[in-house]
Amino acid sequence: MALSDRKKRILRAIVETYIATAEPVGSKAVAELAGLDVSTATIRNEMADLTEQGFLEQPHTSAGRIPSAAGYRLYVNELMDRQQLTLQETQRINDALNLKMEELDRVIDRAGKVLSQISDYPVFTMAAAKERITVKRFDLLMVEDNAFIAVVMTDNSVVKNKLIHIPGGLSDPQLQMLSAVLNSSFVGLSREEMEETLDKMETRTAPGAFELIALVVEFAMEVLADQRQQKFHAAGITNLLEHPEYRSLDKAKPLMAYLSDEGEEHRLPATLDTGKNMNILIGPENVNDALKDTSVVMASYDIGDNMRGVIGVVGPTRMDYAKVTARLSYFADSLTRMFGKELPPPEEPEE
Amino acid sequence: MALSDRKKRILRAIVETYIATAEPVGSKAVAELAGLDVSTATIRNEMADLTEQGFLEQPHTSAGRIPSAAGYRLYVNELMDRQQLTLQETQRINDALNLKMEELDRVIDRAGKVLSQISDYPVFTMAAAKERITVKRFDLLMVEDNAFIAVVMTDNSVVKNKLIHIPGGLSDPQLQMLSAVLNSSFVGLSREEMEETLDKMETRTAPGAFELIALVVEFAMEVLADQRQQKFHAAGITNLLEHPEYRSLDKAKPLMAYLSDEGEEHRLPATLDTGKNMNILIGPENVNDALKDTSVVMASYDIGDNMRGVIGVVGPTRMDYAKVTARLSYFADSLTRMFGKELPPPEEPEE
DNA sequence: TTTAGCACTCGAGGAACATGAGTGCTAAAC
DNA sequence: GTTTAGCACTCATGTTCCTCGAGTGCTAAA
Repeated sequence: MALSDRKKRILRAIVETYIATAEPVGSKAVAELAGLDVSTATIRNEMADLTEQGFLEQPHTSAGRIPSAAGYRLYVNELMDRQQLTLQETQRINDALNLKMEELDRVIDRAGKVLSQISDYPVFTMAAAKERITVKRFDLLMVEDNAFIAVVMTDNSVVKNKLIHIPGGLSDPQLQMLSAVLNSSFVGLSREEMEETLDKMETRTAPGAFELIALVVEFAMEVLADQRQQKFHAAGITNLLEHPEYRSLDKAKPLMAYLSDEGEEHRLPATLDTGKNMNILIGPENVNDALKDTSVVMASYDIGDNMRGVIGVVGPTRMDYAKVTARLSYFADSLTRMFGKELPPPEEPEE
Repeated sequence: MALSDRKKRILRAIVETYIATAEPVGSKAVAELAGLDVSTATIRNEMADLTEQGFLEQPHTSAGRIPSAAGYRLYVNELMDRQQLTLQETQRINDALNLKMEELDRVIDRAGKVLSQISDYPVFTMAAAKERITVKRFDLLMVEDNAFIAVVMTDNSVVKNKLIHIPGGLSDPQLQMLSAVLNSSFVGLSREEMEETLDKMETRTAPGAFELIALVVEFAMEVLADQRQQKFHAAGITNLLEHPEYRSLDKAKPLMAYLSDEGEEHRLPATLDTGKNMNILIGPENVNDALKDTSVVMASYDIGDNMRGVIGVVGPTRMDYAKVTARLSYFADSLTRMFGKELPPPEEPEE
């Protein structure tokens, strides 16, 4: 399976020109670009070999060759140069991330948007919490006579609140009592445990009080559910239309639809808990049908200690892998760093 | 300018078949569909008149006619039947809205999604607050030693919070003091007034305390800004691709891009403070360039007493106006009703 | 092992042509 | 005066056929 150096150079030339032009590459073009001092005939022989070995494909008898999924895979694994980002680009990224730091969601959204702009492909983002999230504390604040604010803080430091109206009104001692019950019985419990506890409590608590408790606990459960759920978000979907493989709407539509329906639970393209923090899936390597003809380059990053996020670029198999991976890995590192973790200095790639 | 009854019937037949088929309508088709007992030749004469008066257009000499913007306008204003929604559809809408009632944003998003599904067009939503929003109260909750939660409630009953870390920690009395200052000096102020007050305060307050105050007030100002800003959101963008006028990517792209960039300040398609609560903009009537070839049907609804929202459907000028307006007006009414306002019973349209 | 030469394949692009839907006009019919 | 039938004309669409050329595989010579 080990390819000769010359074969590698040829393959690389083909992949790169195909990435650039989106058109099958013929022997003549390779002869010029690969920097080898051999004739087109020799190249043709080598190309025939590569085709036989499954690294190249012919759309039809007399067109040039295009890389197969295996060809891209080899390119990505062994042949590709790491690209450097320009100063301008790093600047752009940093700006986007530092800007206020605001809320987690918004930073991530913004990150997706910028990445999509500098990579020319759509970008999706996803954040997944660790398995077990619990509520760290409850706070209740009376407002006016007939409503209070319930503030729930989870152990991954997310704080959510809700305005709860109660027809009858509530006295201060009642409120404190409620707060005490919540903080003593529901702190440290997972969603499921909360549900159990609530059930048990129902029988041996005064009905009026129980309903109030249930109201707040249900809200807390929603918050936990919301945290655990993977939030899928996509940016720059229209970038897809820039690339010739999606000029035909029949191709573009399923993928766009897949990226668009943000709310739905997203069968995530691949495990995000593999050790590596950069992952490339080429065409058929994707499980999901909508992605069969596309490649996904994704990187994961840490959000504090308890959560992990994924940010990924979606594009045609003929994607500019070198460019994308460079930008993506810088992005992921920046995100991790900004969420508070120190990174080891990046290893220099040995060339 | 008053058209004969026959001309109206012909125009209506043309608009409706063109809406259904997306293809120029010829005299023969009209003769069959309009329910008039005249020959195609007569129809042709009438169609020639209508073309001259600007209600119809010819793509080229020997194709059928298509409605012009003026034609659609006439159709919408006078000719169109109001459609009834099926029981199933109202059911669907009600489900989508009632489901939990949760947060305002989420309900609206969900509404957009459902509307987009039942109308087959993309839908945008927008919410705009009234002019002056102020903070109604501040609450501060200590968590751990080095952080507290700031809870801000605005006078339109939106509650937001933020976790604020402070290196040194804060004693309980300090916290209460802070809370007192905030509630006495910053409640009832608009964003701009807050800024002023903060500036004045800077000179005559202890530096340490001032920074804390500034931290919270800045957050409150963000909340207010966020409220005032019109939030534009779109759903079902890929529905666009279902319609033949957007099969060509060059047509689809600008519009998709316009709908996609949610974050940006959106030059809103039209005033939402016109008295009417249903508004139809046909093709060139749109100010925005990206919408020049599309129609927008939008309805506004009230969110409580202080805010107003707009929900709109975007599609080709050949849009099924009858269907869309029916669904949209039901939607807008439902939204208004669900946000607490009693509606007068709908007037029966006199036919 | 490499190269030159050559016949072969096959898609892209273009010209020529037929088709047919739809039109406008005119003259006859009502 | 209005409606209708008839007819010539226009023009987008689809089809066929052809050429062109890039690229291939194979063979024989270097």
